Amino acid sequence: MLKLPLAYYRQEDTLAVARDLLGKILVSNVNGEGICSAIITETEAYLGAVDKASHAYGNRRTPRTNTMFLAGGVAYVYLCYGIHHLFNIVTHKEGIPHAILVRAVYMLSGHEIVSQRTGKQNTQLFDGPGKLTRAMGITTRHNASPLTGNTIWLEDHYLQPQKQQIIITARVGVEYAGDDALLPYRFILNDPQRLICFK
DNA sequence: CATTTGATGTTCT
DNA sequence: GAACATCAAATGC
Repeated sequence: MLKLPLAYYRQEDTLAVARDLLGKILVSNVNGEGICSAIITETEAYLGAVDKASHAYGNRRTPRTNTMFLAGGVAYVYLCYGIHHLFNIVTHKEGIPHAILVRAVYMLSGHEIVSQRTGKQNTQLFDGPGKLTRAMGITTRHNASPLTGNTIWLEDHYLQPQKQQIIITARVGVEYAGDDALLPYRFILNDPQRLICFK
């Protein structure tokens, strides 16, 4: 039940962090609506300046991408297709615009409030980056907010994925990125309910 | 089933 | 004015 410390997010191997995030716990308590928590089951790494799929490709600085240049440990939330709030975790040190998109979660607690937010009865799996933000109450209001506070944060419950539970593929929806669209930067965790707890 | 389409708003050219 | 790290509902087999 350890809240991930700032040092975790400031690691410089963003691909390794994206893989390591599988099995970590995403927790939110927004607007005092109550706590909900979920296992992270899918991530995508975006490697900033050298990654054509990244908003910050070529170190592009705009009002939006500024968040990615902050030091690791903050949220990068932006609106996609006018409807969906997408939640990213900023990594690496200040000035290096790396980020990790969270694409799917497996809900552990807070089913009641999640059911209210989404209008669904089945609140176990949220596969899709726009779905999980809706379930957890994350919006662009949380852009640039720290992941070490008491609104949105991550915890380590010592759930260790087996190697065969992890699938690595190309990223989704980034065809515009040319050859970089083929890079194996997407990490998927199978059978999250079968994770074994070390410790 | 698979495929298409409509919703929707912010950013950047 | 086009593009966009998407989703759910509608349409076409």
